[in-house]
Amino acid sequence: MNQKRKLNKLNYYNMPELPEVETIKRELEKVIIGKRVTDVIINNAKVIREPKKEKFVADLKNVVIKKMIRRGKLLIFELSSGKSLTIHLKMTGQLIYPGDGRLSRVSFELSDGKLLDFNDNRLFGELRIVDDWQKLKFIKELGPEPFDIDAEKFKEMLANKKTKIKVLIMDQKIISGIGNLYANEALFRARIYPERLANHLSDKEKELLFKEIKNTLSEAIQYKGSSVDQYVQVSGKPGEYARYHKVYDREGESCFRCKEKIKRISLGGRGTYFCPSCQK
DNA sequence: CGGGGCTCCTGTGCGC
DNA sequence: TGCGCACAGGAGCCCC
Repeated sequence: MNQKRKLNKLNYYNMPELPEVETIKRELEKVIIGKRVTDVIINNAKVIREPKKEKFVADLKNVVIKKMIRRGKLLIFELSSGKSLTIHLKMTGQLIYPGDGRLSRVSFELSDGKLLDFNDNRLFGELRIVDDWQKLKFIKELGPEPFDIDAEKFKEMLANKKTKIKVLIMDQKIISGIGNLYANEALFRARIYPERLANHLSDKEKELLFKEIKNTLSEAIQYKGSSVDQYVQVSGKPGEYARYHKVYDREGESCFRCKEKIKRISLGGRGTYFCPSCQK
């Protein structure tokens, strides 16, 4: 059943997490920094969270994109006006350059005459223009990036948490950038069962998990992300990392380590994949 | 503090 | 063949 579903899939599925957003940032900054926004075409204003669409357009017209920054899964475009455009891709957001505007919710026309398309078929994405992105609630509450802390700090963060470990590492307020896919993969690699309570992990397990989170994320960045759902690179090409997934979306298939069948449970409403034999 | 459930939304894959 | 419906899921929010 799962096999069949995969075979029938014609498009690429999955939500952008840290590696996907980082890939988009690296590619996009090579081609849009220093360019001016000449026009903004809004095909669906739902994705514009602030300010109102007329002001959104006015705030962007004729400003230059100075710098791109990523914080967790959030992309930030610093503008010559001093304001910033922030984009959260959520589930199905895509940034395509050069775009053709056909599927876009919002297209930005740049001074080179080309379009930067924001596509998002589920309309969960969020575009904002803010005076100071550092004052955004999402940013202020965001936990540190896995690459910005050491194992000691990670252990400390888990110490008093009675939350299930998978739910905890997906909590952006605790640690930023990890979503469902990489949480599943990192736990498999660390051989930790996703429902274990964070404060019950041994120091060794915490250290291993921290290491595997960073390994998984950096490998995924190397391969330009995972295209299981709608994530694609800026060029429209899928990322290459999905072929290295060990558990995600592999329910009923054999574990690469022990041949046991991969199981799927639901944790916090999210599909959770693990090997019942290797993950304790 | 922790957990569960709902909301936003639409393509999809299923059952009938 | 086609209709209708459940499902997926990041993050915010509400309630127990």
